[in-house]
Amino acid sequence: MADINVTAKGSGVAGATERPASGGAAADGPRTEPAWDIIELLFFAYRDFVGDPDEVLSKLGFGRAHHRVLHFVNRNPGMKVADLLDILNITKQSLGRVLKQMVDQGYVLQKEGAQDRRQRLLYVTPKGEALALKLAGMQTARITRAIAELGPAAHESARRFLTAMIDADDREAVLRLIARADRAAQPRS
Amino acid sequence: MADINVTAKGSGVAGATERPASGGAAADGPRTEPAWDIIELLFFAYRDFVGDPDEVLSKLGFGRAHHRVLHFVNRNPGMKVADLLDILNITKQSLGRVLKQMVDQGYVLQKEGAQDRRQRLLYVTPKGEALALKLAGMQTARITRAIAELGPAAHESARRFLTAMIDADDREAVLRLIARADRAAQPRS
DNA sequence: CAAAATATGTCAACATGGCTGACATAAATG
DNA sequence: CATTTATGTCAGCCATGTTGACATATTTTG
Repeated sequence: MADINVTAKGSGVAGATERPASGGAAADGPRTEPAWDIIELLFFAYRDFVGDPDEVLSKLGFGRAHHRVLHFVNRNPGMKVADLLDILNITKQSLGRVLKQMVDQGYVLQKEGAQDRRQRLLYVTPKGEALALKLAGMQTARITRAIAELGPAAHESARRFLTAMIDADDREAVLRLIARADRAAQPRS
Repeated sequence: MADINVTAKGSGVAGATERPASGGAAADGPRTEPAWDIIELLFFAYRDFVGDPDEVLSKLGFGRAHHRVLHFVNRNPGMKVADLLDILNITKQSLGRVLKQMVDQGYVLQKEGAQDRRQRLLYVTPKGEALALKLAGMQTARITRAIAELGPAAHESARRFLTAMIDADDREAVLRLIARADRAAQPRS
């Protein structure tokens, strides 16, 4: 995707690759030297990570927003609209637009809650599940390839790194979400 | 950021957490079982990773697009507009809008190329550098905190994982970009 | 040199997916 | 019964992506 080939006029002076923390006092500015490598790698890795699904989705007239909805509904069948809003962190109006399209086109369906009939519990249809799995498959292929290159320990270390990058407050909830979804989803065959 | 607390009606049946690769034949569908954990952790980690800068930027009337421009110009002073377009992978019209604002507001400046006078080489102003470093500082704080939790080896393993997640074609170019920028940028004090 | 290619900018129109504010409805809850 | 809750919806705004067409200056090439 695109040739990256910058011709910046580097002051060829080189040398100071190791610049271990500035000598400044304690204030609110940046304390340590920026972790440019991780910052940029994360940018490019994420760009490619979502790039594969994006292509497929755009052929269906969908965008990344649809992907997120489909993903989480597939992973958490029967979830409430409010739950989805919390996860995606968008307004109900934004969600509504996207959700309506996916319902209309038969990827997602809504069932009235049994206990609380105000709720519209969300489920993917078989068609929706197929798409969700296709997209997840593309991302998994990338992940699997990466881990294969690095050795099996890479999975665990990636998992831990990514977890540690999440806001401490949310971390627990995210892990619970993942664990619960693992249990709940796909009562297959 | 938001309470995540899904009340999906999991078929409490649990058990099959280890579902090692589907038994299907060889087709074009998803081969291995989706790596749900990494997929979702990456989603949440990236969300928080860009969240801190987003807050600061929005107070300045800027968005994520401005951040990307500022970041790469700061890291690659003197880069050509075309280079930036290649990295960001957007159209010149999209870039133009954002770039114009940053130039007008004194974060970025453009100089005519010395050899090729058609080029408008991009530089951050001191004001631009300050903002770039502030944003990078926030992201670095998160990264540093994460790595501190995991031990020093985490930096290298994160770097390798993220690199492996990048499209193989681009990987070399990205690494070169990072390495060159490390050399070129900030001829400080 | 004249013609073509290149680097950049710009105008206009459009799509997506965020946002706010206001309001509607149905159901649960005190 | 009054209130709160869960959800939906209308209307409009903003940011940031897109395409297509075209302009301008400069370099490169036949």
